[in-house]
Amino acid sequence: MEEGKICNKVGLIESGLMKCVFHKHGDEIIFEFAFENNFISDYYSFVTDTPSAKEIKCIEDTTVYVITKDRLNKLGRSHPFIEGISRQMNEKLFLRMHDRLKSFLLDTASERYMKLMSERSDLVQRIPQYLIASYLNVKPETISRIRKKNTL
Amino acid sequence: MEEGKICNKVGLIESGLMKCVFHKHGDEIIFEFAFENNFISDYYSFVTDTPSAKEIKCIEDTTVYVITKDRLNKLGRSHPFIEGISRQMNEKLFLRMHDRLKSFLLDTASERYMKLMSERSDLVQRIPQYLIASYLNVKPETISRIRKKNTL
DNA sequence: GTAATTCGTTGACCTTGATCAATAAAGACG
DNA sequence: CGTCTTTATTGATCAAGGTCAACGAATTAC
Repeated sequence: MEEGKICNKVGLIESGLMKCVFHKHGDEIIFEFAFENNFISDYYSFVTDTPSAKEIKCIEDTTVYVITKDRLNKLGRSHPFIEGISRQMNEKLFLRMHDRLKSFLLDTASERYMKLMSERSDLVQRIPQYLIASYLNVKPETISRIRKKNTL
Repeated sequence: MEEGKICNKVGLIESGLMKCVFHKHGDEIIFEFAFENNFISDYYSFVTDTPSAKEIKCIEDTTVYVITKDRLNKLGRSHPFIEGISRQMNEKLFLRMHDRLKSFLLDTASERYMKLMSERSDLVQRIPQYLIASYLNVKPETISRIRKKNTL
């Protein structure tokens, strides 16, 4: 998935690890990670039919099953339960965005890192620190310093 | 709506202006504003059935129509179109959270203020500056300085 | 009309995290 | 094994925005 195109697909990751990023002055800012059994898409662009501000790339070798919006809509007509899934999906995404926003509103860099450590240790294990830094919207040096402080 | 209680209602504002806030060390951090024809709720608590981390208060004298979750569910059974509204609502809230998060990930305080000025001038007109500051997660002094720089 | 609040502005100084540069580990690969 | 490349750590310095305090303007209360 490239920046600037309207995202008209959703992927389901069978194996591997992907990232979805914004660009800011040429740096990547991580919007989200996704791995096995996660959906991956620029759902914002998908829903609004506007050009994507994000790019989606692999971090590890990855196998993804992709379905287009068209195909999904057709499926929806013959299998009405898909509407329900879609509602749940919207809800889940809302909750996720909300949590992340809340963390930016209320927590310091250090608190965000600590929470990520305890709540998503799977991610922190698997993903290099400089990507974690980007996800928390801080520089890798800052993560390094936070770690130092909290192991003294 | 008080912090700590599970939010099991949604309000529709007929007239007036409300705010929904987090608390951080005794200060209010504005999560959102809502006015005429807007829904107001701690939808996060509503959906997850967990105690609210927010408080909802009036900024102006306000008239609100309130419906409980129970009542809404019952209505949903007799009027299936409500399921559709609920999906749209989730979607809209996702998009809103996304935009706000994106702004925190990519923009400076000054850029966030400028965007708010151009995109939500209705709010900026109507709401005292110190509340706008809180919504943008900066101090009132900072808004004051941003304004100064941009009128010189 | 004057006092008392409340909100916005300004200045001096401080803190958090960014930037830049150097170095150290840790993997990848011949 | 040693070399090359990528990631992590550390130090020195800088900038954005926060904090604290003073002052003004505007609104409300009496």
